[in-house]
Amino acid sequence: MKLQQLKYLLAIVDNGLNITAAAERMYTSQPGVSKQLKLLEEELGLQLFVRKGKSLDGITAAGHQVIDRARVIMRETENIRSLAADYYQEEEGALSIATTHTQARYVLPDIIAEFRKRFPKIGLNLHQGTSEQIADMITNNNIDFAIATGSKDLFAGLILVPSYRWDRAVVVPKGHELTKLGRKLTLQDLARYPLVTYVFSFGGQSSLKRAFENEGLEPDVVFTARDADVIKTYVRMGMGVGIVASMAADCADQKELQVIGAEGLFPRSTTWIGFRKDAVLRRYMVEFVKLFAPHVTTSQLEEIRRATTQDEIDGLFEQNELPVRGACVDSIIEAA
Amino acid sequence: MKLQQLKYLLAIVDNGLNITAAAERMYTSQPGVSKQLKLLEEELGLQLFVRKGKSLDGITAAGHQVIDRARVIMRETENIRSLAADYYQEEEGALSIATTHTQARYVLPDIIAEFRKRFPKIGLNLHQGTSEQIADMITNNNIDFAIATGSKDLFAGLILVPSYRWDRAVVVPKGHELTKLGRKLTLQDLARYPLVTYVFSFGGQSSLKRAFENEGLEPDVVFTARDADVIKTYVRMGMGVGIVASMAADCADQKELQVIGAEGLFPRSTTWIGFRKDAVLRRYMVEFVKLFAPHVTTSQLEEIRRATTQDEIDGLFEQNELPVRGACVDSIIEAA
DNA sequence: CGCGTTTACGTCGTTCGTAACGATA
DNA sequence: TATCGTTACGAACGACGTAAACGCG
Repeated sequence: MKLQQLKYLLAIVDNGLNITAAAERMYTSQPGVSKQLKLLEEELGLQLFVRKGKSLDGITAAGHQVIDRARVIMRETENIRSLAADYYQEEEGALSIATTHTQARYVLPDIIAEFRKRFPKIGLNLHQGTSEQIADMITNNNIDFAIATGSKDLFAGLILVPSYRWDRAVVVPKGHELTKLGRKLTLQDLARYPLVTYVFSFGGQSSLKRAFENEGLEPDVVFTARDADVIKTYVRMGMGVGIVASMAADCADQKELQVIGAEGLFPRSTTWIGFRKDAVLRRYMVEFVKLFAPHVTTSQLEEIRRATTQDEIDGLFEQNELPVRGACVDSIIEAA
Repeated sequence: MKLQQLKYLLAIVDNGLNITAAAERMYTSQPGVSKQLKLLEEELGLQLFVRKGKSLDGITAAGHQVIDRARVIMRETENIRSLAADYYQEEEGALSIATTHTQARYVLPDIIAEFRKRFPKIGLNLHQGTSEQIADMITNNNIDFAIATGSKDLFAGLILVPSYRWDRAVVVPKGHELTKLGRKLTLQDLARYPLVTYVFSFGGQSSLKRAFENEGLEPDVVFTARDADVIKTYVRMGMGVGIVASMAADCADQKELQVIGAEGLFPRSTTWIGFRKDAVLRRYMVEFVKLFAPHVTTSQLEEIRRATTQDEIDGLFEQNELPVRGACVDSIIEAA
């Protein structure tokens, strides 16, 4: 058994059981990959793939087990290389982050700008997706960090560092009736208008629906989208009242939109940054965590890494110690 | 990075940083090992060992980290080989067990006899040691199962399957005063005699001392040994009253010794069989667990493997469902 | 006939073992 | 001088790439 054979095996799996594609991805010849797979199967004495003629048509039960183990092995070799690199190439490397649109568009820009200033030679890869896709990416691809909100159960096996909390904000076209209430917004107010908000697959988002239900209200959601930019576009078109994460309520929107704070109407959400428990964090990665969650101290991070359960980690942070990110303050219409 | 380089690296570590010894253990030439180590260090760009002249004199901080990762990798390659072997060589393989003297001498013989009957081609390796040594063996050497009593904290990272419970038995020379009590034995009775028992490092053994203390008694322990055979030998010599695990009270001892049951005097101990959470269990290994802990069903074993915490596993077994192993019944002097 | 895999074969790099050398106590 | 590690070198092996054949849709 050779590391390369395992690497090729995973490449084949990750390229839809297409050996040719796998070979290209590995920058090598197709017969080479084919042969190594054959050698591996011969050495182990079992078929890893189901053949259909000459093509690979599926993965055998044994194959799945071997593949899982091979992934662990390749991850550990990566870890060894990482920690080696950390000893002599402090400033070089790459950082791959998987996250949702809201983070990528509204939260990360400032943080990444600062990060680039400190580590100009580190390559950055930003991957976007739903919570499910993010969970998939961090287990199968080489992603260093996942950043998401709620849905902790999707990310078992990761260490999740609670980073900040946020409320929803209500976005309306300039001069909308709701801006003239003269009192604090209520759910009843919102229920009277057609609503535009996130699709529910998004993390703790069903908590929005539940908030209405708790008051016996049936919200009239006319449109859902995955990201706040789309939502705001439709709000501008007068399609309805938008409910977005408050970070997405940008000062730049002020020309056409107005933002009404919605603190207290919906439960506060907590966004965390997560990484694999068995991953080696290079120094610049630790720095990134600290940029994203500045309230975390070095000693806390060490405690976190020693922790065995997620509850233990959450226990390290008083909920109300976490910073709260708000909307662009200029644009908020406060309660009377 | 090659698997062989990592294998050699571990061999060097496991042979006291002696490359020559490592090479012999690997059935290869010494220069080969030396060279592969050098290549590995060059590729990683760091020193894994502290040199003193040409000799290896210690492990660097980076080295420790690499070694830990390398162990994971080698374990996973073993796992792949194991599960491959399980698919085509059901009947061949080896089983390594690390356990204490009591298990090896009094409990395992019957089980191993039965196991050999079913799997005559499986090689058996029985390793003996203290709890600490067993914990060490199962993390560093290639041990499949640990069998021990109490001391669960030493074995974090293992899955421990509670297997049976047992009480202590009191062993005295034939005709000893204690055999003529005509009533149930008490701790007060025992405290009046010099005692011979296990050294306290042995698992939950300090519970013995505590049992006396709870009644305000100071036991007069004149002699401690690691195994019951030694203890019984000294009891035969008249050195004192022996307290041993009831399994160790053998019918064969009846010529010179008498056994007095001591149920209720000391807390019951639970013996478990443990294996690495990340290990692949070959079919014969699963059968071994079932022989050792017959109350465990196949579906329970699957649940156990899915469990994430030891408490979860313990919850699967009602304490009083576990079988209790007793002394040789013929030899027990019951209470009047 | 195109797509994808396997077979065949020549080349090149790597590993391994032997032998000689170097350093250390 | 015995022990342990490194260097040197030739032989064997293994991986890789090109070219060609095969099987399938």
